[in-house]
Amino acid sequence: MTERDRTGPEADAFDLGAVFPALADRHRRSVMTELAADCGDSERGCNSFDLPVSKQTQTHHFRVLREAGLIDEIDYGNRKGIRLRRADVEKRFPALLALLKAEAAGGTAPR
Amino acid sequence: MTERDRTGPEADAFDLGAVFPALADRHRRSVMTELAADCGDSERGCNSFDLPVSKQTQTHHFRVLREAGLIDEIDYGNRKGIRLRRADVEKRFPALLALLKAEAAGGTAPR
DNA sequence: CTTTAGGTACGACTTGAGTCGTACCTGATC
DNA sequence: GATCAGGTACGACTCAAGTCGTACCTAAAG
Repeated sequence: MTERDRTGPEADAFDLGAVFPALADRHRRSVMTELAADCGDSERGCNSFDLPVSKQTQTHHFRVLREAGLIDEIDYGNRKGIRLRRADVEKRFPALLALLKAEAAGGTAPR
Repeated sequence: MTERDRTGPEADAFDLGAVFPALADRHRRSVMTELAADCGDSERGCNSFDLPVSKQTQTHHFRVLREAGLIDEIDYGNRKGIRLRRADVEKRFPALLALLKAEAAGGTAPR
């Protein structure tokens, strides 16, 4: 169960009860917006998102995103990689990523 | 501004920063799921949703949905009608309603 | 006019989520 | 081995959000 926890739930186990709360937070949504905009599923470092919170809080946010099934966290021990689960997300919620990209483009003033 | 407040924001003023938190709540999402499933934009009564909360709380939830631009509240004085803003929502978030319908169909166990 | 049902306004309570401080772990570098 | 940077675990704090109690408003029915 340890390895599976690191990679999040299966694609068919996605639950809107987890996805919507995950995307309700401003910081997590900004992470997903960035990931959605990067068309290559390139792996990114945790601190490449420039979140204005402490690293403990970042750990918390990335965990929420992982448990919602939106990202994978690749553990290198003293380093961590973040990768969008684009295929799974697109399969389950076809327009979700487009939605997030629209936010970045539309520029609706962030509260 | 009074009448506009009753009918929610314009379609182009939709903000994901309001939509996602609105749908993060279990009760509000169940309301939206029911509305999405009803293909005719029929007006529904407030208590036709059978929410397990007091009427004060229902007032609160419907307000949040209205302020997010997802529904209209028609005020009859001592009675109130709820109507999904299907056209506006579809225009801005094409697959959002399909997403909610999927939750009802997929039957992902509600927490 | 009185009563009644549905809805709202305001305020208070309570739970949950976001946040950080401290301590500890891991792997790389010296 | 010692040091250091990145990440995690645990706990505590704080604030927002969901909830309800009381009081008041509105329109319809008697």
